[in-house]
Amino acid sequence: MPPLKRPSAMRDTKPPASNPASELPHEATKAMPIALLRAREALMSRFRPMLAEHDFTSQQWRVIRLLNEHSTLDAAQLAEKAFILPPSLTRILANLETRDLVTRVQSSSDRRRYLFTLTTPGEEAFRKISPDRIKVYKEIEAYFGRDKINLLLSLLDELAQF
Amino acid sequence: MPPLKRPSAMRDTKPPASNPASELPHEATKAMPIALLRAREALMSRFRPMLAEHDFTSQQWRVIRLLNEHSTLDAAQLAEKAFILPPSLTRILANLETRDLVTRVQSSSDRRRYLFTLTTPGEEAFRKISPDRIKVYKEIEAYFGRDKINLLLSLLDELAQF
DNA sequence: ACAATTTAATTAACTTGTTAACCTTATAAC
DNA sequence: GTTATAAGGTTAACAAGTTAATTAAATTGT
Repeated sequence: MPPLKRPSAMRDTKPPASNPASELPHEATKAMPIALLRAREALMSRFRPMLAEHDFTSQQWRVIRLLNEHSTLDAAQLAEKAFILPPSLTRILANLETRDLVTRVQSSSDRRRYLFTLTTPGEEAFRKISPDRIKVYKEIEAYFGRDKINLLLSLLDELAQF
Repeated sequence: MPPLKRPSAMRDTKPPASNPASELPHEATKAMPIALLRAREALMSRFRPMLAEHDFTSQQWRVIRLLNEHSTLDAAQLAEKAFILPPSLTRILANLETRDLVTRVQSSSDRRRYLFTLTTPGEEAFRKISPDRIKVYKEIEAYFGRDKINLLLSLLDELAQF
C-alpha cells in the first residue's frame, strides 16, 4: 500500500488568513532559501563524514584546498574564495596553525597583511584526502549528470548576482 | 578600460601537481557547494537586515512562519519543515518562548511530544513583518523571473534527493 | 507483565555564522 | 609632514550547526 502523504481528512493548515491575489504567487520564491539549503546539505552529508575521519570540518578543508591550489594567499583572498567571513576565518586559521598544517608570514610590503601557506604536513593531508573527495564528485556526476550540473551552476551564479 | 580580472603575468595558481585525465572533469561539481552557499547568501542578505530590525534571526523567523501556517506542530515536524536540527531547534524554541511569541503544551497522547503554537504577540509579529517579506519576494521575482525560479527549484529538489 | 529496543526531545562540547567594536598599518587630504 | 580616513585583521558576544551522549516515555518481543 502506497504511503499516504497527506490524508485529506487531517488538515493542519490554516486557510491563509486573507490572501489577495497580489500576494499569492510567491510560493515558489518562498521555498527558495530552504531548497538551496537542502540541496547543499545533500552534498555536504557525503563529504562531512569523510572529512571528519581526517579531523577536518568542511570549512577547514576549503581553506586547505584553496591553499593547495594557490600556494599563497592572504586572509582577504581566502575569505573571498572560501566565502567565509573574516571572524570565522581567523578562528579557522588559528586552528590550522596550531595543528601545523598552515603557516603565516607577515607581508613585507603591507604589514597589515599575512600570507598563508600549507606546511608539508598540510600538503600531505590534502593528498591523503583527495582520492576520497574525487570519488564523491564522481558519484554526484553519475547521479545528476554533467549537463544538469552546469545548468544549475549557471542559474546559481546568476542568482548570486542579485 | 575594462577591469583586468586576471592579468596573465601574475599567475598565482600552481599547475595541478599531477592530474590524470580521469581527475580533471570535476571543476564544475567542485564549485557546487560554494555556488549554493553564494546563491543562498544573495537571498538572505536581503532578508536578514529586515528581520534583524524586528529582532529575529532567519531561523527564528522560519519557525514563526511555519507556526503561522500550521497553527500547531510538534518539534519533530518543525525540525523537518524548517530543516533545522533538533539541538538548534530546542534553543530557538526556548528563545521564542522566553519572548512570549510561542507556547508549548505537552501532548496528552504521547507525553514525549510537545505541541507548539504562536501566541497572540507571535501572530502579531508575523503580520507586522509579512509585508516587508513579500516586497523582497517580489524583488527576487522581478530580477530573476518566475520561470527561472521554477526551473531552479526543480533542479534543487532533484539534487536534494541525492 | 517485564526486559529490551526505539523514539522525542534535551544537554554538552566544539566549530562556525553574524554583527559590532577595536587595533594597527596604509593611504589620502590638506 | 601631520591629521583624517580607510583597509586588513582580530576580538567579543551571541545565535546556530554538528555530533555524541543522555533522559524520559512509548513500543516491541517474549
